[in-house]
Amino acid sequence: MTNNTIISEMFNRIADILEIQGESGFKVNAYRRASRVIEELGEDIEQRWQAKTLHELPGIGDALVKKIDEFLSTGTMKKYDEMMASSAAPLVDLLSIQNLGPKTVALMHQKLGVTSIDDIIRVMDNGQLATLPGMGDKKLENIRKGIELFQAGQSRITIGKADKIIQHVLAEFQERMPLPDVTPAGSFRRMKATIGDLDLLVAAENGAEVIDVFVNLPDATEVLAAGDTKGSIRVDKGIQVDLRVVKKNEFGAALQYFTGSQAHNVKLRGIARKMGLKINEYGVFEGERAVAGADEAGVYQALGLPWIPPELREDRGEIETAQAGDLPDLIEQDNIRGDLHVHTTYSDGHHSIAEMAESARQRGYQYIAICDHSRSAIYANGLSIHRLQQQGNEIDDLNQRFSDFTVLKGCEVDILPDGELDFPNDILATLDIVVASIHSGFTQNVTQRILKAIENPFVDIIAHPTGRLYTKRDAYNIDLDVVFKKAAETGAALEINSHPMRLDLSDIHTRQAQAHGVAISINTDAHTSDGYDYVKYGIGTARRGWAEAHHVINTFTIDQLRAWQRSRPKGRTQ
DNA sequence: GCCGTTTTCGGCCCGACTGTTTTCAGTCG
Repeated sequence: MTNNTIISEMFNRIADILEIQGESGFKVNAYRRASRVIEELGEDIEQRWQAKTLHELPGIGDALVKKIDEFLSTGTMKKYDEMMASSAAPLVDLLSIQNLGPKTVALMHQKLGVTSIDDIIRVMDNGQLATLPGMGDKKLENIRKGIELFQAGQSRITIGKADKIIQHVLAEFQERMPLPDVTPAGSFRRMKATIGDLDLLVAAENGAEVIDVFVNLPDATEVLAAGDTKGSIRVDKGIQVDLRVVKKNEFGAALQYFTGSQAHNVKLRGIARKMGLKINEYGVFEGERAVAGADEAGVYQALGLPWIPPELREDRGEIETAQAGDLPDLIEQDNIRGDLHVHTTYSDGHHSIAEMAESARQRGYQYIAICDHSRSAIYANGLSIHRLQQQGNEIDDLNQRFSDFTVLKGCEVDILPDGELDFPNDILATLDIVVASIHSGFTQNVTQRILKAIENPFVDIIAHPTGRLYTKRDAYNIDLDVVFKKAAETGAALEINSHPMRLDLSDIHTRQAQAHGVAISINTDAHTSDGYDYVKYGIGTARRGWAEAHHVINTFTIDQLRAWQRSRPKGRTQ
């Protein structure tokens, strides 16, 4: 774990405990904000500490600088230790249970000595919990449901899964109530890699009727709330979907509000307050008078800002950048001209080279690179040198058929546990594109192996650089900072792998890579022709990483791509 | 605990829904 992660988690834990202790919510929020800022910091906090620039970080004041300083110089933090020694400390895990907040947890602890889920179940079953003030049958039932959900292990889902769910719910809803203004909001609209719950927004006058249709959808396995303007259901596997209804002239304000992020919105509200305005989900108000609300751009305009793309709305400097008129011209899906990491039936893909090529061509692409696995990837039917050459011949034949499309000969070559590549250089030299990646030896010198691969002049792209698989596997222990420096030096590109379980590089890493001047390649790693669809998630991640089209090599034409290869400081031509 | 062209003290985003309440607290986002 990095120091950033450790300190971020310490602050968050302190916030949890303070909240249970009934401390001022503002103090609790101060710790939470600092925790988030440090977690998302695109650099090692130790560097800032040494440079004595910690206090420049938003939300980090004198008191927190002191605590960070204490931790980095001594390895401990007195405040944290005190908090962890308090009687409230064991209760923080209970906060993850839905319908159970700090007030209730503290009350159960004080009156009944509850410190664990088992304790809660015990006092629920023996009737003691019902004796507490404000504890009615329904509240007990909701807590019981919350515990069941928690024990089922429900947590965040990938954006790919969220996409499927939301499309299905939308289709069911539109079938029963076709309305023009229905749209997803929330972290899904911001294209976050993982989604906690889903938000939908509808413009309509008959709120209660809309909500009634929504909570009665076949997809709804449980109804959590049903009011006049807000409904909340649970669908498949416990995912919560909220729907809000607003009037048409409020739609922009509501879309802005429900897209978030919370941190972004809090900052906007602060700006509004200073301007003597008030902003909520119904509009921007000067006194009683609405000055904006129908469309989202108008809401930002009322605050003196240009419209900010949803993917940037994380309070990572986008508001200040917008105020300065410096927002990036973010990459769009239409900018993508090819895919540089595609599999076929030669290894573990499910479609032929011709099928993959034709599908890409129909999508308007100009090229793809066939990058099947190399010989050591036994699990994935990796190619021997002989089969790689056969494949090359097939690609040559296929290219004869196209005048407007190019199939590039490539390979996803394994970086072996000893740091060598799985094919010798004289073989790699016969290929148009070489993608290198780690598929084994996840704990062995990963950084050194990747550095060595980057130094090989034939390697154009490092695929899925951190190896993280959402909900299955953490990233390798890799020092990305030195990887970025080396990639900038040789001109090798790093991949944003668009598969929703990967999205690797992440948004934050993408922004960091860019800051180092590293080229990016947004690939799908498609194993079927449908796999190209995943590019939208890669694009979303790139946009969240503030990437513009010129940062991304597969926005280039085929000629520009080849020129890029020749221009690399330490690429194959030198 | 943070922060400051309204403040170095006194603010700190704002509202919906639920449940247990005769006017509001807790939770959530």
